[in-house]
Amino acid sequence: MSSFKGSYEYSVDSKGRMNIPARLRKYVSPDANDTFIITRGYEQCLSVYPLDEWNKLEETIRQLSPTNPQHRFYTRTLLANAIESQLDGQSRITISRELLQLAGIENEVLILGVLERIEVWNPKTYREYQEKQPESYENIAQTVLQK
Amino acid sequence: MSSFKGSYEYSVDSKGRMNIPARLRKYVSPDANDTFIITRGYEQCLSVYPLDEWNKLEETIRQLSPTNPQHRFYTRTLLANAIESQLDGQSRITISRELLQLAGIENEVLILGVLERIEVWNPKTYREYQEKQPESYENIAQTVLQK
DNA sequence: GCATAAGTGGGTAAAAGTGGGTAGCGGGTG
DNA sequence: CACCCGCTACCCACTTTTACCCACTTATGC
Repeated sequence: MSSFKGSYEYSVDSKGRMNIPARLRKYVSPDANDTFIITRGYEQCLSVYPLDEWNKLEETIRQLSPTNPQHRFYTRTLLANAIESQLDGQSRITISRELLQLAGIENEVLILGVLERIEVWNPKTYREYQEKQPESYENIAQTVLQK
Repeated sequence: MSSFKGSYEYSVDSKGRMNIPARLRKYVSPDANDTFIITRGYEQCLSVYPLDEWNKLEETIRQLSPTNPQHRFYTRTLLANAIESQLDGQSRITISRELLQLAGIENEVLILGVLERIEVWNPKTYREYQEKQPESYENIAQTVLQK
């Protein structure tokens, strides 16, 4: 069971290559075959899934109704933005220009480990996202955990 | 298990030829024998199926009732617009003038990988389709996935 | 403090994508 | 029936992108 955690400030080079932090690589299952799926995440970031985790997600998409317009829209958006990338000799993935643009990423990125996925943010965007929360961490925790 | 994903801006030349992106070709089963069926898709786009996937679809159509007028209409529309095309030496398929016109495609196309099929859009049409959605991607995801 | 691993950057051969020419086939017409 | 025209499939040539390799710098751990 992979379980990503931590945050890392890394860089994306002019060819769109980004290193996967060694601390995160540790948790990637050999089943993933060094392959990652990068797609659009929620709130202007990118989500990176190891292949085995992605396959689970894809299984739920396949259950959706192909005749329901909302389901179609969701499936299209998720898949249209997805690209597959295998680690190169230096443990990097290549992110397409379109996805980088979608997340507003230039050179610097903030990489977050979030359980079964890795999120890639423009650091500035992430800071703004945090500041935009109307409630404090403590209050949200109370709502979410309900204990 | 083929599983198309990703979006690609490609071109259709004056002869109606369109390259199948290498990233998508990877997932095409050898059973398809480099043959694709192109037909009318949902929401003003074209759907391209590798032969083996098309055969599965055709099997479900065969189950429909030939005495039900709605079934007849669906079957006719799907089949009347379907053409078969085999890859040429440069991995391209040829799309008929009629189908291109149906989808409002001129030179530029947006090719989407959507699980078992490939969709071909006029890029402008696709953008309008996205903008027409009443709900945000995040909200639709919440509805669709119900978690 | 040194050895090794991790992260970054760039060059190059191969693959992918695009465009055009031409021969052969089939359909239509005089 | 012969000829002409247009369409298609195949071939070739060119440009752009990608993937792989190597080299260097920085960080980590013993």
